[in-house]
Amino acid sequence: MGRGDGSGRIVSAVGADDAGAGILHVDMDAFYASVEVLHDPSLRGLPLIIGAPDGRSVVSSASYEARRYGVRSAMPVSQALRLCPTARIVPPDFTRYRDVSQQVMAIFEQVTPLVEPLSIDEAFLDVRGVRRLWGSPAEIGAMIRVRVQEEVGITCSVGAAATKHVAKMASTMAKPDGLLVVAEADTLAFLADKPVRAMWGVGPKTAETLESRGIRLIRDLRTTPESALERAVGPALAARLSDLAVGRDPRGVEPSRVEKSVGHEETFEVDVSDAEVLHSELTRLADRVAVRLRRAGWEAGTVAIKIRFSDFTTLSRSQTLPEPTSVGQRIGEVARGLFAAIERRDPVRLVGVRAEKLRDAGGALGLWDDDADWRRVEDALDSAQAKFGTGTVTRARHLGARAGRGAPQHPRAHGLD
DNA sequence: TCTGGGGTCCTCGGGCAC
DNA sequence: TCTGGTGCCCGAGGACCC
Repeated sequence: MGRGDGSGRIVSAVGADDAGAGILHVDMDAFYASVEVLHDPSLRGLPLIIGAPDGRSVVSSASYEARRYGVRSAMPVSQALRLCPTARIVPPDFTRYRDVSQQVMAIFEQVTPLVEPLSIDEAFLDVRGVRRLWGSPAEIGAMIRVRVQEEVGITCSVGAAATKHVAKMASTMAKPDGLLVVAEADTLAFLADKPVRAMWGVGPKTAETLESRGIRLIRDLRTTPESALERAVGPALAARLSDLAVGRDPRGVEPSRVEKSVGHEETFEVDVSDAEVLHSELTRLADRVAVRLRRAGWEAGTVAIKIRFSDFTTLSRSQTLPEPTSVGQRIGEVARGLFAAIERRDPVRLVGVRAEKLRDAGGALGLWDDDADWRRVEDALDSAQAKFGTGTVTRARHLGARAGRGAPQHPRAHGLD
């Protein structure tokens, strides 16, 4: 696989066999770090860590210069700094990342209407129908890399294959700034000697389970009896892995995907035991969720909360509502009720509120409701701060200040959500 | 060493209806 | 009326992705 430090770059020749490789996976290289360099060219060539400089934050992205020191995404920032003490810490600016993401996605949509964004920095493209317009998949992949570089100013890596799974693996191997084409006829050979943990959907736990049974390479999956695989990872995952191992992946590129839930969660800078502080935080998160629901024209059928205690054990509780709602007060009421029913009273590290089972409420509501909700967010912060001082309840303000925005503003003012 | 935030999907167990 | 089997829904938790 492509090595995390960027030293494993691959670029397939333009004339490479690309028969049947009609699905492209395009992935931006070290996206957040690249966008920060675009914004401030003096950062070019420096080891960069994108993440909040607080004690409890983790690395959101790192430049390849930082990755050479062993810095990786999701690593605590404190640990990353020990590995690379000279790294520059840059707080993330999601508004900026969204803007650049839109420019890149616009290029993809000029190439083919069949674009499935997978996250802010990657997408699948089905290019089988645009061959006459733009050429073979390898040519289209090469063209996209040039256009993204010239028109946006960052680099990306492209995998081209017959299925989404293989295209995704190919782009990962090609990184950074590479292109890897796997012709349909080469799929089985391509997969055979790759480790199971390189598969999309196999994380550390599943990999450990498989490896403990001697299943280390994808070819090992092909010779493992289905019943043994089922016992190890359950029937659904067993069936999927068996298919993927022989290059079968029926998933098509789906341009329109519907969100199934929206939520917010926040980790306190210091663990909190005070029930009133926790209640005001649940209220604030519920209001943020409600604002998003109404702006999208949705109602929630279920409200869920997530509580993480100081020892990192995590509980979730949820409740289906008699009537779907997008009202912050109602969501907050349910969230606080769910929290009250939890008996454990250890210090809390994180709280979260999520709206699930979304349904269309018949159009987004107007400015008045958003403003009323946001005023309630402000009021809750003010009253909590008056009561408890400038502790954890002011975290929203810290976040705003860290991102260079000062005190909290109306969501629309800085593109929040 | 000490673990973010926003999501999706799957499994498992309990309750309930038939 | 009671019991067991089956299927479905719901809630909780885990794994995974970026």
